[in-house]
Amino acid sequence: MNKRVTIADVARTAGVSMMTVSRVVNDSGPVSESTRQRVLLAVGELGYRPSGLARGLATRRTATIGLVVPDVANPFFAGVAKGVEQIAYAEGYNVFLGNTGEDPEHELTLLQSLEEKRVDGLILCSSRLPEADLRQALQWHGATVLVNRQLEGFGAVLVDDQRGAIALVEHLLSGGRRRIGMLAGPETSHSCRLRLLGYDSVLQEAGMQRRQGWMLRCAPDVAGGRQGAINLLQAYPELDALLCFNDLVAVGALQAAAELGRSVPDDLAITGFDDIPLAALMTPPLTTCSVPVFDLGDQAMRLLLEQIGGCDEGCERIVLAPELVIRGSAP
Amino acid sequence: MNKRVTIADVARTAGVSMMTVSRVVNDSGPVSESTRQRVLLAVGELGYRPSGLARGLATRRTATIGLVVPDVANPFFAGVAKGVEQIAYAEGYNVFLGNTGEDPEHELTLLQSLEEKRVDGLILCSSRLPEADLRQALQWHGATVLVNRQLEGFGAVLVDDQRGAIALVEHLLSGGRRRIGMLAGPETSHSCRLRLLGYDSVLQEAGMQRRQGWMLRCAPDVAGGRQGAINLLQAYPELDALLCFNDLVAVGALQAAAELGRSVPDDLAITGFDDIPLAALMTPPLTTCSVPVFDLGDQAMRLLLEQIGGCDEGCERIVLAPELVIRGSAP
DNA sequence: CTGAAAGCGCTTACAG
DNA sequence: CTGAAAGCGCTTACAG
Repeated sequence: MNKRVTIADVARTAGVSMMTVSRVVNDSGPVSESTRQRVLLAVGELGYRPSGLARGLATRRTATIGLVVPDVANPFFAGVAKGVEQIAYAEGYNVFLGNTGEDPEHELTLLQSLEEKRVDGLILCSSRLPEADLRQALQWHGATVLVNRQLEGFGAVLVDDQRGAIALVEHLLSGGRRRIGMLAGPETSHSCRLRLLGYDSVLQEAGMQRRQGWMLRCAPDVAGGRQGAINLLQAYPELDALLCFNDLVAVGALQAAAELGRSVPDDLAITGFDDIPLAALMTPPLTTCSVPVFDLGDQAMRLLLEQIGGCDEGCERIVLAPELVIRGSAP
Repeated sequence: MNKRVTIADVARTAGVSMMTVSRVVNDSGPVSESTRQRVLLAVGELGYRPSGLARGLATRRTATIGLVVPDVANPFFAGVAKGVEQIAYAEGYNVFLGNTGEDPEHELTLLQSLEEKRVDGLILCSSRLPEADLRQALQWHGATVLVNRQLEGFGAVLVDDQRGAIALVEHLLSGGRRRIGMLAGPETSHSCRLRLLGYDSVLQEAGMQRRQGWMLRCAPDVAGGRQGAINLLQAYPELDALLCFNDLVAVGALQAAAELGRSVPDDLAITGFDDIPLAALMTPPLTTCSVPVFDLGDQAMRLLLEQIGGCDEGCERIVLAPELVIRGSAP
């Protein structure tokens, strides 16, 4: 590989100063048309490509943001990533993707490495960090938008998880279900806490005791859901409905139900959360709560851009309302 | 936001030179234990975090790679991304994710911006660029690994697409299907070209003419597959099997079949490609070709690391064999 | 409209 | 074991 061509090379062959080259490349400051042409010619000839590193060092802006998610293989986060990337691209930003694999330590390390890369902003989805750790990690960063998690002082794009869970449970009750179990997600999940709250509140309001063992946690993916459902249903065969943490878990529960010979929805109702594309395609299709994933990413990126731009409104909280979607798994 | 602490600040408070701070931070070169402790203390006290920009400028290595895919929302690419990210993380690299949305221009711009960011390496998945453009874009970059596409002189991790398609079509023939249509992907897809080749070769060998209209292209996602299948099946109701470009398209075809009142597999067999998690969960479950997506990403990243490390073997081609997975949609 | 100087925050040789 | 100087490739004030 040849030596890289630098701004000095361009300046030399165009017979101008580096300053002038910089001016035409960035379109900053006035340059006479003839000079501009000469510089542009040299740029093309040499195949000059400015170094983002050097530029970033000088300007303190890198045109780079970080996006951290627990699991890209979950269509929910893939959707968010797609939304973020699209706006980022349109605005000239590159995005670092970090996948924590649900591991808080991994998350922490990622946050630190992104800060060392001097990202202009950070979008952190469904952080699994305890509040103290989260706060500390975020203080390294400048502009930050949280998704699916709130923390005082930080901009966030949220889904009203509690309301979603309430709608789901009320729907199950109105369908005559009385023994509703819950396959919850990780304890570290903020969304999960809120959904549990919703679940409990409806049961309490209906004057129904929540039986101790009816709530079980599992890994928030299909395999976790399947295993969780098997355990829960074997221990409590009397359950007539399963409120699942998300659609992936619900899909696993659907599998488990089939394996255990429980018929859905007659014998057992199952609900998910998120309404990932997969949800509508199951047999039976999943009753769930629809969350506009693409918008989540889109809005998060816009909010972040406002913050980066120095706008104070960048710290607002945007709450998207989830929408009950009734399908065959819990009609 | 306070002024950032720099290596000079650390040096000052520790009472040593910047050089010494650099030595302990990077664990390069000898430093006396007592000095090391003093520096470490200052680092902790000030919360010093070295600038990757400055370091990158000086060392010409950024510990950063680029990953470019057509669509992260496709579980296939999400799986690849997960594989890449995992190895990258373990090796101390951050990864830029670029989503082209199947748009070649977007892809080109992305490739250029990644080069400006001075990534140490690039993993390009299923490039939709014509060979000439691709070559030119890649010459900007150093280490490069292609996934799902080959180009002389470049390392690649591939799936034997042709063989996969052959296995699928032979399976359909052995199941008694004689009028096999194909829902192909974008013309820009290298994989698609190879799968088409496989499809044609089997038909030819079986002495069957491939009817002109039986091949139709569609967007490589669920919506595209649904629409494509509707168009194809309405024009050629005599088709008794549909070889789909990938699982997403096959899922769309499954929907279309239901809408058109065609029963799968009795009246119409449908096959996919990739074996994304979704495939096994459909009703009927999808017959498809299994591609180890996570391994694709994993291997690509390992190959890239070899190249970055200067190993000449980094240019080898790894070909993964797809595996026929027979399920209900084409038993 | 154009340029010379200093600086962004590190590391690479070179000395000692 | 430790440090002073120069350089990585840009841009930001300041002059002219």
